[in-house]
Amino acid sequence: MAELQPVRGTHDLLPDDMRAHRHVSDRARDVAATHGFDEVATPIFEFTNVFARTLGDTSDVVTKEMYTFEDKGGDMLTLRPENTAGVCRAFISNGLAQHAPVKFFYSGPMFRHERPQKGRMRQFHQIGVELIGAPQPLADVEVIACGRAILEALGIADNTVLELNTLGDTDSRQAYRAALVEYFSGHADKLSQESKDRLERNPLRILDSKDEGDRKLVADAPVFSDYLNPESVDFFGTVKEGLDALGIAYRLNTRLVRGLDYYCHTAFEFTTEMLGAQGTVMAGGRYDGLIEQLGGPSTPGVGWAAGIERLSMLVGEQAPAADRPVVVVPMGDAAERQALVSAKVLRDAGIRAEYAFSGNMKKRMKHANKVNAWAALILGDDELARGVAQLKTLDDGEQREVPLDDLAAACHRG
RNA sequence: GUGGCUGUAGUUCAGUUGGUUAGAACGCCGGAUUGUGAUUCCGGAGGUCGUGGGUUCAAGUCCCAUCAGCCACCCCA
Repeated sequence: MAELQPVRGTHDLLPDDMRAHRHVSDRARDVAATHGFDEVATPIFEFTNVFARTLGDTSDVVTKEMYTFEDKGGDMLTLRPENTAGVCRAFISNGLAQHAPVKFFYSGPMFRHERPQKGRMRQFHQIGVELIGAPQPLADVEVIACGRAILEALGIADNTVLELNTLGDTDSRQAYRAALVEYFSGHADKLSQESKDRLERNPLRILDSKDEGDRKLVADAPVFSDYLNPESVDFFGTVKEGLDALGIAYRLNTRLVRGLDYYCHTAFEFTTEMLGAQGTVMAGGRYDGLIEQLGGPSTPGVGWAAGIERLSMLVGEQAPAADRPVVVVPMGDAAERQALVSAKVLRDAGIRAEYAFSGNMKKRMKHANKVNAWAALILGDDELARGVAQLKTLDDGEQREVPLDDLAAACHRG
């Protein structure tokens, strides 16, 4: 294991990356707030059971992707692979049922032991929202609308498509699942090896297989809509009407399935063609059974999560650049002392200010240029004696005298 | 977990059929006389060629292993 190398699938966020991340999470937080979602933070690790009991023991996440370890007290802990389970655990732990419905926004790191590739890391970052305690289909609409508004605020909504499906309620899903298993079992010899495994673990997944032989079988497979009971059909209908009312376009995709067991009714994904194989940018759905499975009171929920790295890639160059500073350039001992004070005055006024304290004048100006300053504030003995400084704007090279006792006003850009 | 491609200065890359002191660009550092940057000119530093083995008189160039990156499958954000 090479030292001085980041752990596989992790990466450092240097200032440019960090700024892009902050841009995404800050905009998302603001937009979520306008939709009534308040930010929460839950621990990045939980007892392993929190995930094992909610994600389903056949899911890939639980069977092979969790970072699980035993702590010194002998407890089995897991670095969170996603945050819905953690937020629901917090909902139960804090007795929030009495405040339901609650609306939460979160942002933070997640961990999955997967093979890294484009848009997929072992430590990655997600933002997400959860609306817990609202059984109404309009809650689904609100959650989707919030997600869509965030994509719009980031300027990337046009690069994505909302795919929508319903998994029905428990009865519908189980009936359909049984029908699927019966159908595919009859053709098991023609299924790909992967789909044979899926037949055991998650038969709905076969519908989305990329294998050509599978696809032929899928073409004649039972259709979900035939198994949806009236309640489920009504629920989905209301969701679609809500989206229509908001002018949110969507594409129905009956093959859109969820790998995690707790989903029911609405399932949706905002996808893009611009990120290679990892096209899902924001994904979510309804999870009415989850909180009960965790041992809490039967409580419905709906939410989504989105990968900050993937969103950042879509945002690309549109992310804002760093603030350009004013660089204070003193020449002489007395000026250096004055420079400390002048920089503080600027900083107190909310202006980004730096010093150039080393080398001759030329070096200092060079430094100002290197840190992308928009102006240099030059302070020499002359100026000091007269209570002024030279403010040189670096883009046009123009220089003018400004009074030291009114620096902040003189150094505002514009 | 499976498969394909890749790994040479801080960065992006070049390195001919294996053959002497491994190159470029950009970046970095220094200089072109006095208190003015980014443009120009001159100079300099910086690489045990991912790592470990092997073949050979000789390996950055060939072979094996290992680590890492990229891409795809699986799955997902």
